[in-house]
Amino acid sequence: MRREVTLRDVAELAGVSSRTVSNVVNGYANVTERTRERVQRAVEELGYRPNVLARNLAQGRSGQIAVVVPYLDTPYFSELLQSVIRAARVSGYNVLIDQTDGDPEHERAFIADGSRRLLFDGVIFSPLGLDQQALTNRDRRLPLVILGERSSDGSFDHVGIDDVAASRQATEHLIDLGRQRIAAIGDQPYATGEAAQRRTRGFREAHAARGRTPREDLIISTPRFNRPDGAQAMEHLLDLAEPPDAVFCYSDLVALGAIRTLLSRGLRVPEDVAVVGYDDIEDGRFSNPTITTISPDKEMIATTAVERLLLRISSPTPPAGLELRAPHKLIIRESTAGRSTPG
Amino acid sequence: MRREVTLRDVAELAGVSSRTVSNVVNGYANVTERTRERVQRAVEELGYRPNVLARNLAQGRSGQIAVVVPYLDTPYFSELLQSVIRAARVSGYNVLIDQTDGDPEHERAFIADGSRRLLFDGVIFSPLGLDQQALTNRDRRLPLVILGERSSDGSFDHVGIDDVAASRQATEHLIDLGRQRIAAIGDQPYATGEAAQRRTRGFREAHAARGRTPREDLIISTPRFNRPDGAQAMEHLLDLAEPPDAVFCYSDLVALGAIRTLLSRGLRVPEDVAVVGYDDIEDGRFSNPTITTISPDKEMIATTAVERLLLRISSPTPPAGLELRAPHKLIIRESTAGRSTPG
DNA sequence: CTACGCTTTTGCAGCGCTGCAAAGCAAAGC
DNA sequence: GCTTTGCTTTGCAGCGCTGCAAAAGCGTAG
Repeated sequence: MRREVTLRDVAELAGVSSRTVSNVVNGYANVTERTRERVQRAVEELGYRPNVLARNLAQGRSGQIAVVVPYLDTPYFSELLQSVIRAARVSGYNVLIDQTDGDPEHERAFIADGSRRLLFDGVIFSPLGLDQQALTNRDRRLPLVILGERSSDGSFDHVGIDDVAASRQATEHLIDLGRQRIAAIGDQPYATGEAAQRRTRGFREAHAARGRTPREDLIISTPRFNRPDGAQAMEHLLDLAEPPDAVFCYSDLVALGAIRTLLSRGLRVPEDVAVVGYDDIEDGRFSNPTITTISPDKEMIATTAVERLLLRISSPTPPAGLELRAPHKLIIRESTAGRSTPG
Repeated sequence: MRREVTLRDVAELAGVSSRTVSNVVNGYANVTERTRERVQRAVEELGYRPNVLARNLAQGRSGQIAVVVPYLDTPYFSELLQSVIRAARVSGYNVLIDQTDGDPEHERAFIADGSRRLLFDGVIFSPLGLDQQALTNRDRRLPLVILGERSSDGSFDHVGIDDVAASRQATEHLIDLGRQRIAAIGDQPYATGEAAQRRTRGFREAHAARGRTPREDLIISTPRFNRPDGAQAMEHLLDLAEPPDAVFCYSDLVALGAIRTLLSRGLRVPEDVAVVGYDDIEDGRFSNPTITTISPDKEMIATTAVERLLLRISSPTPPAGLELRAPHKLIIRESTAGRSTPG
């Protein structure tokens, strides 16, 4: 395998200094048209390609940002990621993706271990079970933007929707439909379940706002927010003496799992049990029935996150950590409203 | 911001040469226990972290591999990616993900533009609309493994399932169910639609094998393999004078879209129309009805691809390009078999 | 006591690029 | 004609690490 073509090779052929070649290649100003052309020709003749590694080292930056998510195959994250990649690309950044499998240890390692720090100029992090302390003790030199449920300690930005309000809205929708026994699937009453707990809080607030008391036995915990979790939780609920007539699910996947159980038990959605989901993933727009859901503005979350991160990267003094709220809305579909055009 | 701690700083504090520190940090053999300890202490005291960029440059490798897929939010790809990331991580590789949006131009650029070459040691590429020529003209120095439908020209490996056989199997299943008018959704009768065309070939072969002739007007082309494509194609099929009583969909997403249309038109699946999908994504296991599908062994595809890529990376002389077939199977679910436990 | 062989440590060069500051040069001003 | 000004180009050092080969240390054999 022949040696790589370097700047110096090009410089020699073009009869200029290697620094000038660098200037041309990087499109710096103040290069004569004549010189530029000559260099260009040499570049093409030799098939020169800049060595990104060397450039990174010399510049002390990598032109990459990392996005860390728990699971890639969770539609919410993959949809979000897609938007992040697009937004980053516009600014000339590559995106390195890391999947933590929701393992708090892995998450902590990623934040704490600065050795990979130089591989990317900043990180967009969507933690699942990360404790606040790990965030606070991290290497502050790495620009960070957090997605999801977490409040900023001032050293990073946080982008998310108002989960409590959104959950309250979803629950109120069920109450206003006249449902009497409303269940919630997805609580996680332990340290790393902050996200879930906010949704439970909204669920409770909705009941309080309508002068109701939630039935505690209808609040079901699940280890994750996946289809099987929803399916299993629903099984449990249907086995109760007084099963629910409505369910607020903490993700659309949970809702899809729950609906699957309901239908296979011969129940009708929404006639027998109304279902609300969360995330507005594409599945929910094509499922049978389609799913009423909380729709966070993913596009805005992604672009805001990238924008703030790039600001942090380019800023010599770290900007104050901001709490950024993206908008959300309740989208009503068949799983609560029924089929509009009855087949 | 203070200067980074370097190997030399550690060396000075520990009273050894920087090369020795490097040896310790990298766990090289032949370091006295005494020396190792002294260095370790200095490392900890200064909070030294190796500079990955510098290491990469010195070693001429990056320890990263890239995976290029058309869409991240397509479950098939995100499920596959997840397996690839896991497999790569086991071997100490990071995964850089790039999304082409299925844009042939973007795909070509990725392959042709060697400038990013050094950012990663190899590429696993799942092309959509890439012509064979771009593959052949590429920079051969970059180790490459292709996923999906493509045949190797000997300069890279190709991992995929036997699409023709799988499609034939899916279609034969529908024929054997006694269906008379079997449609196919997802053909792409143009240069970049190789993948789709193999499925169409299998579809035809199945008919031939059973002494049937496929109805040409029931073979529907779609621009992509998404839910909306399936929904729309199904609309079209149902508007025909003689609509189909079975559909072979070229992806599970297409199947989900098609089923959505069927149900909202008041038709029953599978009683009125049986549906087979392709990919075995999780959605299809929880949808209503669940989807009969071709299940490629994604885990094996991922681990094989990573394994072959790492072999290419570490091999001084490029190994011959292999055609690697992963197994697949037909999984029969409700969309053709009906509900086993009628609700 | 010297020689030898083995393990451990070192010094140096250099990966390929860019930052910096100085040098070169042409046009403009006195 | 000589200096000033402003644009181009250059040379050099160095980013922080590792490969290489030589040097040093050390125990054992002759």
